[in-house]
Amino acid sequence: MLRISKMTDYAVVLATHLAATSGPHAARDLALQTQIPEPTASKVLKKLARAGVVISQRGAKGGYALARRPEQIGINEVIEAIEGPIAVTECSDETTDSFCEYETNCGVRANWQRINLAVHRALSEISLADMAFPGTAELVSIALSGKDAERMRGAGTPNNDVH
Amino acid sequence: MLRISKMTDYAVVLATHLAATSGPHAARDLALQTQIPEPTASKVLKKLARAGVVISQRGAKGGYALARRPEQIGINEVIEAIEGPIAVTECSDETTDSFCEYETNCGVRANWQRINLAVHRALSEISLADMAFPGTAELVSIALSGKDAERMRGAGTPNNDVH
DNA sequence: ATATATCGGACCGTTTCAGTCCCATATTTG
DNA sequence: CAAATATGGGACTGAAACGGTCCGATATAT
Repeated sequence: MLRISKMTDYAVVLATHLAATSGPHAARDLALQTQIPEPTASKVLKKLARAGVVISQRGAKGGYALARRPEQIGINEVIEAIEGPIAVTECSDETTDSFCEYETNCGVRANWQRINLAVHRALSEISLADMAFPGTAELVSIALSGKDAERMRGAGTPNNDVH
Repeated sequence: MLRISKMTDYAVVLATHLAATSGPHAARDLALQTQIPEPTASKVLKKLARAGVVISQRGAKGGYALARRPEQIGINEVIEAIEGPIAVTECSDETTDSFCEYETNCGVRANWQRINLAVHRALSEISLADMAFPGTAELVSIALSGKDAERMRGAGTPNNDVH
């Protein structure tokens, strides 16, 4: 079930990259830095912009930047920006209330909702700051709120212990 | 992302129905009772059997029954029986370690794993008994644990968790 | 005015999904 | 033994979604 589409993976990578570097970036730069094909990266960034995860600046010297601070953006926002609202079974689609005469089926449906809630919560508890700087989220993200983000990226995260 | 396929939905409905009724059921009966097209239901049941969620009896008077008691089967088993092991990004595929030169990408990957763990745990904490009898899981499932379900599970062995 | 860069959607090849069908195999029954 | 029943394992197909590309329109800085 938990099949992460490529597009969603790209979105997370791009958003994480934005969180790690700060400042406006053109789609082309981001594509190069993340090794994602340029048109595809552009498409993903558009969706992120429309969902309010990033803000965009058109025209010369334009580009993308995070809409909020990294620690205030949950991964669920990034994921839902690409895949749309978390969809369950099509029984939860209100338009077709066709064959819910069997109470077992609708008991099932109620539990699907519970499952989704749990998943949604798990995702929203992981911020872009966690993704960009695992382990030292607060410290680093505060540190790079200024201009020296690029040196930060070049030096790498000092102590990223993945578990 | 959390896109539940129709097949998986069927699997949950069928498994829940088995949990609610007990005893062996032919695929055709289950299909009728759950309003699922018969060939499709059969296909789903086969997968559930191969995954060890249900046990099957071939030949005349054959059919399907749960492999274990409803409260001992997690929803994650049913889901994974249909959709295969929980897949993340294809970066976790070991065969192609292509472009993980950028540490941000692999930081992302490590976090995907964390997300999946959370989801997996949330799913495994919901049993088929919860699905079949929400609120009164223990009582009811104990009440129907006897009967002809034992016959299918193997007449002589009193407490087999075979799969 | 011109260069830059996003916005919006069209387009297309490939893959996956949902569903059906067939034959082999196993088991019960007469 | 033979016939009837019911699952096992795939093959097959039409429809939909996915991944990726491209183009014209629009907005902005120089």
